[in-house]
Amino acid sequence: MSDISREAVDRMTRLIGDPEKAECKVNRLRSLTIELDEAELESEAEIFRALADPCRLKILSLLREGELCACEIMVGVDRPQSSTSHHLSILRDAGLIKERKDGRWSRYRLAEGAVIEILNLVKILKDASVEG
Amino acid sequence: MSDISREAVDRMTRLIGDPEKAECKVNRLRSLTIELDEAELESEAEIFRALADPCRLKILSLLREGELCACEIMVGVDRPQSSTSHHLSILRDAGLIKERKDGRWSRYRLAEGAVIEILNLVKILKDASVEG
DNA sequence: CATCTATATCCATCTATTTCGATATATAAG
DNA sequence: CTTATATATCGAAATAGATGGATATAGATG
Repeated sequence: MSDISREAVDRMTRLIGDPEKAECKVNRLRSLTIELDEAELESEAEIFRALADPCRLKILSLLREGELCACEIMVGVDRPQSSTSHHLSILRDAGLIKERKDGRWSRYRLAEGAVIEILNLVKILKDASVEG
Repeated sequence: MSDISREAVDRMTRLIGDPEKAECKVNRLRSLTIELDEAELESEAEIFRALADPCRLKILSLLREGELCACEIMVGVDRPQSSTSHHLSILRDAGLIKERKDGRWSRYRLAEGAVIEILNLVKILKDASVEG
């Protein structure tokens, strides 16, 4: 049992009163997160990390137009070539965009699936939290 | 006109041939991102940054149970108090959770709206990209 | 007012990420 | 084989983020 766990039971006992119920509550709270797969959480976090950059959001927005090559994207986002390439690799590794090699060009497009829906939902969430 | 812009027109000219059409294409690509509001992109990125951490994803998962105080959340995620508090403030500032002061307790709950839907969509996206 | 306790903030350290020039790789073409 | 060009990768500096112990704040209670 970790130090935090020991402290946890103390805290819960103070909060609830009955030490037995307290330990029960600690166990219930713990079980909620212990069920979660760490690797799965990490790969979900990776997707959000990929989305957590204004330049990469710009790239995704550009790709709503359809497939573009790296060089066109570089123009669209107005960044140096190496930066653009780096951002593209992060989006690709996270599974948000797909790459297709075509001669000396790398052509990128949005991954099938939920990418656009996520972007739309975040817009909704943001607007709601600005109002509230 | 920035260095990148100048280089951009050169690149597009090589890509397309006709310099006039090239400049036109550069302008069209640029217009797609210039329309985007930098501040808006930044606040969307902030939401994604807040989601981009396994511990914070755990917290959101815990809060699907309903309102919890900081001390219960600390137990659930098994982290020191200062870390937990820090993560909570990031989620709060991003508008993903709401805080309610109740005596010496701070009680947190999921913000109304799209939080859960976003988490669900990311799960779908992740599963799709694992298959593909 | 003194004490207890839940939470927030401070601070220093560590680690991860961004940035972009320079360089490498790879494809096309002469 | 040489040159040109699209893209990726490297490397080093700058910035941002996480972590957790120590301390401050603030409400509750005696």
